[in-house]
Amino acid sequence: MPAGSTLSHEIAEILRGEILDQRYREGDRLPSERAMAARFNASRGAIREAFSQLEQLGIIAVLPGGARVRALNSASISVLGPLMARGVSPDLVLVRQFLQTFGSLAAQNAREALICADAAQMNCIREMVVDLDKGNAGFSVAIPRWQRLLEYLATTADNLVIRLITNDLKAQFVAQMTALTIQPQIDKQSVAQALMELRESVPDRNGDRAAAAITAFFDALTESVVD
Amino acid sequence: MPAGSTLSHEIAEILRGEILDQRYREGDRLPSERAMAARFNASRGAIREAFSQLEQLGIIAVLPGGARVRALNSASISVLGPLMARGVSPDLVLVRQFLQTFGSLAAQNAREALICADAAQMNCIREMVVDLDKGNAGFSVAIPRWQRLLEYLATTADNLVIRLITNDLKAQFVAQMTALTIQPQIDKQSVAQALMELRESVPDRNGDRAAAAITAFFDALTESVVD
DNA sequence: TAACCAAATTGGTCAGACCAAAACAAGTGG
DNA sequence: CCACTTGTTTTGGTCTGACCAATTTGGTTA
Repeated sequence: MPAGSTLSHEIAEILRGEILDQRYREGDRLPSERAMAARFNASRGAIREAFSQLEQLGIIAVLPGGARVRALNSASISVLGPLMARGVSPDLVLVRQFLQTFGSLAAQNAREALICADAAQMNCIREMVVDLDKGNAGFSVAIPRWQRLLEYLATTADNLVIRLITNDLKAQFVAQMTALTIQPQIDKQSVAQALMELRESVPDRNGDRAAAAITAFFDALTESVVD
Repeated sequence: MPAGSTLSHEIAEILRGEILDQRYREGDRLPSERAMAARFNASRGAIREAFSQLEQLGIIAVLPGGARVRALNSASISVLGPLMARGVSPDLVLVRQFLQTFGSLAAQNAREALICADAAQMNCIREMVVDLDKGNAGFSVAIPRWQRLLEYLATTADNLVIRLITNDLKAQFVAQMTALTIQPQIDKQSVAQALMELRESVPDRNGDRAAAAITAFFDALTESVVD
């Protein structure tokens, strides 16, 4: 039985897994709340709360007459984590899509950041980019630096839409990252190339070029992880 | 009282509005479930279901001892719609962020679509792009064509992560679009330029260039809407 | 002032009940 | 044999009232 702080969360977790595993087909009617209550040895209230969570996830629609399974395409981002965790190892296709999407949003953050940053922020960005180049550091050192830079760009751009999306993405992804124990062999040449572009684009406030550099970095990262 | 199919949804809607309106500050404890039940003349069960929805929205954390208001930054995308609808007219800053983000994701779709499309799909894309250029059509005719193209690119790219995100974004945005009654005066020159880039990039399967073209289109669209 | 302890409060769950709407089954008419 | 109507059953939505464990709170003591 999956861990979870409360009964209703545990039940929701189990049912979510079963639905994502296609144990119920799209459009199917779920067993009634009363039947579920009997199955889980719980009260109908607990089941209702679990159903409420699944409804918010967008994977079921609960309406008078019965709860029905919705299409995966109409679900919320929050199903991505469980979806990736279905198999023994994260789905590589999904991981690739994940990284690419994340990269696009990070690139957009960079574009906007270079447009709206004030002098102090520009200085800060420049420093962080220079730092990235230092010491020819390994994967475990470079990644946190990139994370800091991306986070700072996000703060500077201050795009709430992207912020909310990446919140959800991170929440879904980091939980699965531990399953990826591999040490990605990242293409250092591509990264160096992207870094150079980034370094040159910052002083010019060339948002488009910086975005392209970020995209290139994520392309390299994606290729290294998916192998 | 806001419309809503069920009592708990109505209550959740009201409380969501109050929280987004900062009637409760971040970290504050919400009134207890029993107090809420008294206020809304409802049972505790209904309140609990409403709280459960707000928790899934990421705007409150309900834990033993009381429910607390969370930071907006940690919320889910689904708050964007209500957030934009707070004032009499949609927040222009938010609309701009919205369009820019949507554009980034569409651009990423285009990039991936041009990589993985088969011959038939490539043909289809090429046709749609050519169609876009036809007839020098007005805003009301051109937009649906763009939508069809973007949708087809999304289908071709088949990126579930982006699909789920744009689902949420659309669900939040289209509800507010009706409030934007203005007929945007789009910069035809920029659009024509973007269109040309797109037309040229498709035969070469130049994903990066196509993405740039899509981005340029959304830049023009954003500027026209925000005025 | 600080640490500590007991009472009040809070969320989590359960049980049983009622209602209106939807689903279902059976019977009816074509 | 099919289509339609009817009546029964099931289902979700809500309410009441209760119990437990954990937290919060406030007063007391060192």
